[in-house]
Amino acid sequence: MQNLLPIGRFSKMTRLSVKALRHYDELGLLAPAVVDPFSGYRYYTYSQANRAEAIRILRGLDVPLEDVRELLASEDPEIAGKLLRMHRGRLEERLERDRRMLAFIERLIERKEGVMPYEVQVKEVPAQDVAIVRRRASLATIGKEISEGFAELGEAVGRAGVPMAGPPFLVMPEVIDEETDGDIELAFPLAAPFAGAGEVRGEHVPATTVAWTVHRGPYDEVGPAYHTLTGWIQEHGHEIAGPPREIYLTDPGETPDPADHLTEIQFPIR
Amino acid sequence: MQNLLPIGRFSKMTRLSVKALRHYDELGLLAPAVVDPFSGYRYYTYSQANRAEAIRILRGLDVPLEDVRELLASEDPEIAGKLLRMHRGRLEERLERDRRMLAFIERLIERKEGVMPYEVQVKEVPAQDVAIVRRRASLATIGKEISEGFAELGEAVGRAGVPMAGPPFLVMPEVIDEETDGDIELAFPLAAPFAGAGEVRGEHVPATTVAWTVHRGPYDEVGPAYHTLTGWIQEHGHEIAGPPREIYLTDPGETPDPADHLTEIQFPIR
DNA sequence: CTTGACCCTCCCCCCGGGGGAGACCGCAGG
DNA sequence: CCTGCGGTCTCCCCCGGGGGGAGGGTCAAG
Repeated sequence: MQNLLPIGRFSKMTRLSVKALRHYDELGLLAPAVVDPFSGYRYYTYSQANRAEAIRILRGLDVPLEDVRELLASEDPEIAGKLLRMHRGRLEERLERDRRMLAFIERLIERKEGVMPYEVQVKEVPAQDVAIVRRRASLATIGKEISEGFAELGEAVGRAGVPMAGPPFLVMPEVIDEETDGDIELAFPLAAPFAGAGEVRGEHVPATTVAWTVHRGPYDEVGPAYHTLTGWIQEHGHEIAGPPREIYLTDPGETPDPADHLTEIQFPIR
Repeated sequence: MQNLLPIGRFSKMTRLSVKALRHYDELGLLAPAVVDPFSGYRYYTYSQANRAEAIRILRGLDVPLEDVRELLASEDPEIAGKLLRMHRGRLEERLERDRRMLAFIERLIERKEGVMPYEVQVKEVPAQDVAIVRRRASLATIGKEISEGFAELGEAVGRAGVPMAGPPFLVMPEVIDEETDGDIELAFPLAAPFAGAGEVRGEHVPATTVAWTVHRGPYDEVGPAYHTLTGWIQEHGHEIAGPPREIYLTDPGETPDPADHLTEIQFPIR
């Protein structure tokens, strides 16, 4: 029974691959007790197997090698605990993310039509009286701005006693993306002209020709509807003649399930 | 409003990074509609944004690019569904694995002593009468072999009416690892000599000097105890003089929690 | 014409090793 | 002493999905 193990035997003992052991040597994470200076052969002692075992267990938990090094170097169980808790945090995040992805993919499988078949049509939107409020929004705050804006509109229009003449809509004159925020306009179609009040102004919107389609489902999956419309417009030789509108056909109060929400998207065209 | 978008604007529209878009082009997954042959500039159409969006969503679900390609290429929703279900399987596996790792790391955090401080001692084990049965086991079957073997021993010894004189133990004369199986010997210490019956033989085991330690916890975490022992023996100038023994100090029937199981490990030394 | 914002290709990098080529090394048997 | 043969060495490329940056061309507006 020799007291030094070549890498192959040590590999079997510790159930770490030879490649992994050489890698750990290179990183200085688990250097062999002896390296023959002539042949370069690595030789390990039995007592190194514990460290190897610890590495194997931690790697089995997906702890990064850098953390493994620190964990094994830290005498203080305080520090080790902190590192482990940090890793627990990482695992929990991944778990949560995987759960969300799983739920999402279930939905994708459920409604098999992976890409929704949007039907694009052209129509005339008649002129109408509207109440409009303008707000500045970023991608992060847009949801809040929309609901606040509609509340403000409802209040102003209600006080003025002007009846509504259709579902509320939104006009997006500027592109809003990750890093640029922009103005949005929220509007209520009205049965009669509205004078305006505070931030809310009344306006008469002229008739326009639009290309439109309807998106059924949660609002944050509305992207493809936009792309389909802009693509359709381009391919059919039209030209975009103004900012797009979103018309919220369903009232979230009446239709609580986001999967049944209907949003009409319109692009004015020439 | 031009009908062709350079890569930067397309990137913002689709929320895919420029690097990613170039990568997808290279893979033929999303080739720009036009590439200027002189400048090499990539230009995309609006209608390509839908495909880009689909890619972004699928990548957000960690679907490999190869699968994304097939998913988008497959006209048949049957095939797409199969691919999605396959990916769901992958996600479920990862979820399960993460759950197990999380549970494990909770245990590691709980008992802070990340590496158990094994105390190694030397003692004389007196000669004793034992009943022994030999079995062949691989790493996969060893658990079953052990419990079956002990049942066989118990039956034989019980029929012979010889009282037991200590906790049962195991002798491991051969190294058993992933790909090699080997023999194990299961033994009951007895208060009197035993004649043997069937596969079970009686034996008188001579006294030996052993280095020993006790492992507290689940049996499959016993590895470090072995490594500590072999390392200790080597470092203290002793030599291993025979196959190691495991003595099962706790009865799993009485102590159901694996965390409280006690296993003594002995190595005969010279 | 200049400037600044875009865009190009090419190369290296991340992580944790796996696979393999081509060349030594060590130990056993004849 | 030679010959195998299996173990081991270094070196290099590979995986996925891009990110970071160098060095240089291009586009559009003032």
